[in-house]
Amino acid sequence: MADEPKRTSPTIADVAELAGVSRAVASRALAPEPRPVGADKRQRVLKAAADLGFRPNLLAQGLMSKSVNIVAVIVNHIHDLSDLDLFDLLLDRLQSIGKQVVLLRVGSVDRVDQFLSRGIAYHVDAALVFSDFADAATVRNMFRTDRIVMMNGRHDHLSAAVVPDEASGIAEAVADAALKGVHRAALLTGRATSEVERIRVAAYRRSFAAHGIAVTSEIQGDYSYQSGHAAAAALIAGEPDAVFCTSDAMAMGVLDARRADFPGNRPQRFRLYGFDNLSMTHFDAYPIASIGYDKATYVDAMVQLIEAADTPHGETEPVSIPTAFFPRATA
Amino acid sequence: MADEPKRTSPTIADVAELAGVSRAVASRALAPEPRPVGADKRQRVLKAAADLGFRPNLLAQGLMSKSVNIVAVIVNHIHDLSDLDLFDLLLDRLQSIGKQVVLLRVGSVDRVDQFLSRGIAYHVDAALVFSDFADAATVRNMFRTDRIVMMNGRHDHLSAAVVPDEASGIAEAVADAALKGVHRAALLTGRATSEVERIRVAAYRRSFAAHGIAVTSEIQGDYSYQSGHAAAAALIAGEPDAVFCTSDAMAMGVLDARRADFPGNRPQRFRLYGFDNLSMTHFDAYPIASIGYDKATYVDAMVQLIEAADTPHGETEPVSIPTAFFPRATA
DNA sequence: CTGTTAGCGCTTTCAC
DNA sequence: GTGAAAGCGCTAACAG
Repeated sequence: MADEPKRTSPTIADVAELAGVSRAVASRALAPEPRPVGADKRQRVLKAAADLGFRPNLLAQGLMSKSVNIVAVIVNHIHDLSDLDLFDLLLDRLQSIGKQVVLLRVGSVDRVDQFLSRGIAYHVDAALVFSDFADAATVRNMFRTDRIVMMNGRHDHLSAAVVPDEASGIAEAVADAALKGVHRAALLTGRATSEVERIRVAAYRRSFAAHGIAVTSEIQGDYSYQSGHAAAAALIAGEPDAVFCTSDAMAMGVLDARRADFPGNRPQRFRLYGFDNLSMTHFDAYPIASIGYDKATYVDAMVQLIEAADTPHGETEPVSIPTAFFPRATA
Repeated sequence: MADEPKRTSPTIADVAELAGVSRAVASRALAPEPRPVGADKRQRVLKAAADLGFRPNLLAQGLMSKSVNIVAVIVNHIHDLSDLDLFDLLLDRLQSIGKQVVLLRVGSVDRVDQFLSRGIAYHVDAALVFSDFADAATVRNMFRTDRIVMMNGRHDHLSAAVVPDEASGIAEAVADAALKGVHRAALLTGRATSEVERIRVAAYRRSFAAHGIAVTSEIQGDYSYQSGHAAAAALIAGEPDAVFCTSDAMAMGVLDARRADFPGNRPQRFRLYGFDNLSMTHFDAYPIASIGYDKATYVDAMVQLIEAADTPHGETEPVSIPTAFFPRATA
């Protein structure tokens, strides 16, 4: 692997010259889809390109086609445990369809515009929005593309969206609890600012009501282990038969704070239900019954929406991903 | 937030026309650094740009400047627990210096070239290499830029590099063990293919030798919880006084597999030392003594290298990040 | 099928 | 300080 001095890369003009054809022919021969070129010249061009180590300049290409091969993935942050299971998979899938990924960490809408103006992210082919910082209309104005896929629950009729059908999994979990004789439940929630969380909490309340389960207390955390740990005492103060948490990380915190109540990981004073179905619930220390969906299904839905040809406005129905209850020792 | 039909964006020519100046003047007025423009015209241009909602086309800009505001971050994958603590911070820092990040998930060198050719990643200003898929020379050939920062240990004299000085933290940990009377140790390692891991393991061996600690067994895992869990029995077969793992996740697996040996999280049959200083070692269930470095220091070093003006070849000394031992209950 | 010409949107000489 | 013109590397249009 010799380290040659990095000269300016050969252009298509160099290739054309070496092959003894015009730039247009070279361009056509090098195009991904077949274009009318004489077989002999095509070979000469291909060889010349290979010999020169020609790399098309995608900035120039993009200038014409108005499309770079990039999708933006917009997140609040990537430090939740549940993110690990998701983004690695997403990255893999996007790359496998030939897209490169610009990861944008966007907490608030302030300055985002200015930030985007300074980068090619503005020119992405599509944007996947996980961050709850903005609604679909705002996001559309931030990018040149209209191909927006919303995962934050703030979609509208113009934007594609993928939304886990959390209600079904939550119903299953609560039904499991009811079946086991749970009459009183405490609920630990996440940030109220998130639309997804709002819907999630509403689903719990509905399911509790459906089974005649009384809510002894509802406390707000922030999805983190620490917030679960801190809320544990208050949660069980009302002596619930079960504690439901809207994230596994919070459930882990609750479990640790009340380990004495789970001798041998069997619930004694109350049952514990998490959410996310983290891979860590397979760790011996945290056998937390959880609710989750198949990550591959979730990711595939997004990828499919990105690949889909532009759909006429109006026919964008949110794609729903089924969730299920995963029983484990704490339940 | 009205959803106007997305027309073709205004160009600098539109701005110039509206301001009643030439394109050249408009360009200069809009440049980030001050350029010679009459104060009055500058104001007119700025106003026109604002009125039109002008966004410079960064593809065109990049075509000229041969530089887009992007850095590539190349990883093997992002599903190790230790990745969470790192990449969120890295993303934040890079964005705060105005860079956008394209995240490349690259396991092997096969097809990478072809993949890069189809994306503007080839044109990045800098590349941060965490993945151990390639050495510095190979990476330099993959991108147009020479500004490569290697974190995978496979750097050479031409590439910048940031390397944790793991030996010092490892020495501290082993010294701690020796002080506590450890004479026999088992070692659980990661993939042998990684240069970083090779050096890490060598450091453990040296420290063991320095303290006269015998190695009862050395087993290879893959950094994962599962591999630690699986290796636990074999690790303690030789009745070591301590088990050292080159990742906290593996140590967590060992701990879970042998929880009976840690009543109340106090080591009984053997002490347990991890590596990475994961934030999860603050969870009650996994109070694992660990070795780690300050992530902010680590990330800042990379960012600084990216921002630094091109340094003449030859004076690229790897930046060393100090590591330290973090005692916890399992030790 | 092939070559010529004309741009994509921007910056940059280089005269004035 | 300002504008005309050239050109970054590529592809599309249009004659041949």
